[in-house]
Amino acid sequence: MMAAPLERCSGFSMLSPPPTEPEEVDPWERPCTEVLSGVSALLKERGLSIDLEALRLELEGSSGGPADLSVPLHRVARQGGRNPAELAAELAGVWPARGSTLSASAKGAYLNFDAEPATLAARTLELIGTRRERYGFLRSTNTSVCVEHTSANPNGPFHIGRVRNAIIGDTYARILRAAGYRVTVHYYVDDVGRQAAVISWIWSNPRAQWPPAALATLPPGREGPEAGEKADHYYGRPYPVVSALLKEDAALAADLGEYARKVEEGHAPPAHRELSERVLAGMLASLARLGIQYDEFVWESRFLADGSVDRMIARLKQAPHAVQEENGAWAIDASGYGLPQESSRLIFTRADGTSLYATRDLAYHESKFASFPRVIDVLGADHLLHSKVLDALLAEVGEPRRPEFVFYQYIQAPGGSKMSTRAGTAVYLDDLLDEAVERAHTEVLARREDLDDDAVGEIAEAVGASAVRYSILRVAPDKPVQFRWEEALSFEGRTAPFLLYSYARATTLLHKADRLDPPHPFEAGQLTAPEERRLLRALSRLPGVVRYSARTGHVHALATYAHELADAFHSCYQAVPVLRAGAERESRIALVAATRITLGVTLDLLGLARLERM
RNA sequence: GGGCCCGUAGUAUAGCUUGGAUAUCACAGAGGCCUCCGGAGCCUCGAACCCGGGUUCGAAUCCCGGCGGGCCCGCCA
Repeated sequence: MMAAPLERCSGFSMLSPPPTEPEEVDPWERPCTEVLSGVSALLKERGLSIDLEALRLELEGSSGGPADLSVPLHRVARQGGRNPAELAAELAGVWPARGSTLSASAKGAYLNFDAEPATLAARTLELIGTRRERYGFLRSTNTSVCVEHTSANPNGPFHIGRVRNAIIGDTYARILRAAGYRVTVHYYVDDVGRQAAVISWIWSNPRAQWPPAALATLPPGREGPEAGEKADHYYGRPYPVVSALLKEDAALAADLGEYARKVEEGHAPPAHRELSERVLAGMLASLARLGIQYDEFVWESRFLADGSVDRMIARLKQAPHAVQEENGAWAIDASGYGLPQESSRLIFTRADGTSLYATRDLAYHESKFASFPRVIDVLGADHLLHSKVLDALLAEVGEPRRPEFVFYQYIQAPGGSKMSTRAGTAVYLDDLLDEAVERAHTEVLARREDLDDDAVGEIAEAVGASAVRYSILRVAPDKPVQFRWEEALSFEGRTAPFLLYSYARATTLLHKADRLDPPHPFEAGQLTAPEERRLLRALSRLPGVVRYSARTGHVHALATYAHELADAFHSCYQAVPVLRAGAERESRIALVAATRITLGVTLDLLGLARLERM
């Protein structure tokens, strides 16, 4: 259900690289161009034609196979009445050796191409040496994109079900930047409407008037948060109980409705915004531990204050399918938009004339389109219908553009049930982080007796936070997952600490060689061990993975890649001596230095820590 | 009831958008590696595409129908 973002990122541009930025960004760019033009020419000579775009995608995706690049010939051969295997053999036989950096071979119906080991090594290490911290970054697209993510209501602390949004969104923003976009990250702060009013409404009432059940959520005899207690936790305490009571108690609900109406009309007491900000600050502090930050906080009330919601309502009333209900509410008859029957009437003003979430969100999106050609929203699966409603409303007001959506499924509580504060099944981000950092602390102490407390604490924080982030990132967003403590807190295998360890290992090795800063002299022909070749191939793939990840929104592809890279490094490290090597020493140091850069960039893109030691 | 998403070894996961070679990786299990630059590591082995149809030379991948799980169907957000 991932809506494929439009394909506007820079592809290989194999046939005509953009003249503005001629520099090479991907070691596979030229080999792919060579195969693409060479194979299509050979086929043409034989009266056969191949879909170049399909072949391009085939080549980009073929890096995981047994050959560096491979072209399946089943279809072309059949269409030309040829035997695929014979055709493959024939083409491999005539593949121009002169000037080609690739050797061709036939395996069944596949025409395979392999880079000479020395060529691959030279190309990859030289490119990494040139690009340095920009390796993995693609050419600029000169396109601005707005990524909205998290946007959780400021009504209590994050549980890990909600934080999947922030982690995916933040990572996608990083990847899009690497893919050449100018990215602005928005957090839409919902300070209008009934849900948003609950917290400030209850806290604005004297405690003596609180419903007993709400009062019971507070620690007795305390007037405010204790030292060390975060505002989101303290002020969020009554929220679940109060929101439940509102569903049962009509008088309470009416009271809140009146309060919410004042908020919408701009007459909110100062405490309303103040409380929202305090709770939000608590939430953001937790996200900051995960390395998540925002360029802009867009408060929903802004669109009421500046009149854009009113203007939007006026436009909607003029829309082709606008209708007024008997009680005065206005709606769009959206029967033609393919929405489920029940929701085909989209209310955009209540009977009392106040706006709804969808209406305000529409105004927000129009403001985004005024500044950004591309708009991306990261949304939970529960917002799928809302995204369709938004699309329909945009169409109704004549807006031709649409946001792109990245959806993710919720994380379920350990038992498999829904993560719910009220049911007590929620796992809080802060608790998870604290637990992870504590575990990391123990691990560091067990390994490093030489470090002082500050260093140990710093490393533990980085390891713990990275572990949490990666445990969520590594799974495809559209998979529903069940939270498991053992997995989130695991430090070996497919985890962040494994990645951080690789980076630290490479770093200390280079320190010992006194060669931390590349480029290093190397002779590509010396890097021929199978493990070295595997590592080189892994290194060479980063730009392609960034491109794929940016194009599809599959941020977990980068997480998978990171593990493959680290894995290749560990194998190589184990198999091939570096410092003790003879003639190959400098070349191997260059390989390790390139690995350190590539791993470092990958860790940055995933929002994981780079540790020099751990 | 209707719509959407997910279903891959004991557990967890990649591959699905673009059909193609022996289906990825980890944990757990069995066995091995400290003469070696960091053992949070490395090497070896066993084990999987929910079921049934269809399209195709070829289906984990596309289509249809089941089954199981999740989400949604509000003048909430």
